[in-house]
Amino acid sequence: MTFSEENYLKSIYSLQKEHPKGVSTNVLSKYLDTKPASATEMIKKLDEKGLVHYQPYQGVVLKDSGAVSALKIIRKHRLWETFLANKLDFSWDEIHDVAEQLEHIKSDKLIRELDKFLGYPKHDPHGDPIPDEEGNVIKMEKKRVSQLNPGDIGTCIGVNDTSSSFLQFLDQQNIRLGSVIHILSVQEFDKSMTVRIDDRELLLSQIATEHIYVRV
Amino acid sequence: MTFSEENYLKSIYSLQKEHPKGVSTNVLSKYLDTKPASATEMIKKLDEKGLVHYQPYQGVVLKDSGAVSALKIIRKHRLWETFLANKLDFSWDEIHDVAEQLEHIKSDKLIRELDKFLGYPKHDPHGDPIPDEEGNVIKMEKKRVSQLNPGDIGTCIGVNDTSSSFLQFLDQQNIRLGSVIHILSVQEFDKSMTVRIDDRELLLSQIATEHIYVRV
DNA sequence: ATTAAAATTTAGGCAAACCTAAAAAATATA
DNA sequence: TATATTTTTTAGGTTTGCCTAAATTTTAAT
Repeated sequence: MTFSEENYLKSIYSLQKEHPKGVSTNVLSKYLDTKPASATEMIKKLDEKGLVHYQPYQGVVLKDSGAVSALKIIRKHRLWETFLANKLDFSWDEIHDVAEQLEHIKSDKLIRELDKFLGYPKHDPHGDPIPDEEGNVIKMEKKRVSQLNPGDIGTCIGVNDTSSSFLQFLDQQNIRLGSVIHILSVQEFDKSMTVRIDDRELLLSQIATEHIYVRV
Repeated sequence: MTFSEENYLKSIYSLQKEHPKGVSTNVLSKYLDTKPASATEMIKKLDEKGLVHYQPYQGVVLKDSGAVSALKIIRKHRLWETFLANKLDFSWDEIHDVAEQLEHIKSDKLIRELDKFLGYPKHDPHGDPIPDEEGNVIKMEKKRVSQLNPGDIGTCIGVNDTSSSFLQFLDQQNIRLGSVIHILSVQEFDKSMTVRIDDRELLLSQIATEHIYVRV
């Protein structure tokens, strides 16, 4: 499988959550920063290989084999992110781009050994679950900070927005995986929240509270 | 720089030791398992980019800028090999192919951090020196086992043949980096040698003794 | 010094993955 | 419902890196 095929499968997998009845050429090409015509071409190829189901003008849906392939790539991506963050001194916002390259390395043994070396982690540094070798994903009950009420306590398990500006903000504020967040109050007019993290009080905008996931 | 360009530069660098006045199209294409026509094409491109000096029918020589590029790739390759052998459970004969892929990952920070994580190693698992960030290589005085005489003692610092069959042989015989080799005797008729390694006596063929490097 | 053999280059093609522009289909609007 | 807009597909190009076959140059052998 080529790099490009892998990227398309992975993207379709991610976009399916938002587009369950079919990922359109437009959405897919925008996500991958290519043109619709290129997406059509690749989708046809993946369909011929039996990895996706494609009907002209109706978007694309992963078949089981395609989902398994996508999950293998996602597994690799998340294991590498874990390596970069836990073993090397990479910050949250730096790991994605490098993992994007590393996920395409072809070696089953490498991934098994990396998994072992990292201590069989269940989640990557963003809190997303790491699929096992068969492609099974453990779903976690997670809430956005914005869904909590004053008095509630949550443990940070991930984020929704992987833009480097947001991840840098989290780094600056010392908000990381495992950070315990106490909700102190909510502003009625703009839904911003005052929270306590590590004995520091800070104000989070509504946008921020919607992008931080916690286990309650 | 593309994967292919990187592979050509690295190959030219390696082959220059044996072909100091120019690496021929034939030698290069054989080494890379492509056809001479393909090599000519790539050499021309590298020449246009100012990385090599090429004169039709006269072979190719690296320019300084090309050598620096090649050494950067070799540095990455050897650091990854060290990672695979020292941190993950890869054996000598398994590391090359995976490192061949990993060496093309583009991230300066990754290589700096990896180097730090590995404790700034000076040599890779085959005993080859790891170039520093500027491309400087520490040369070691090394001899082939075949150049030693009965009574001599050498410490294994590397090998010449990276075929997996040979590396597997070394693994089976428990010959590894740092192994101390005592030369006991040499057979006149076939140049095979009886040696002692870790209190075990064994016979090495001439081919084997020519492919094992030692520091004396 | 010729001629034969080997190495190298040139010329013309192919597949992958992208592109633009035009045609066709689906959706939205009047 | 008819038309306008948007989305999607098709058709035809481009670049990279590979190929084969033919032409050229170099090297080796008579």
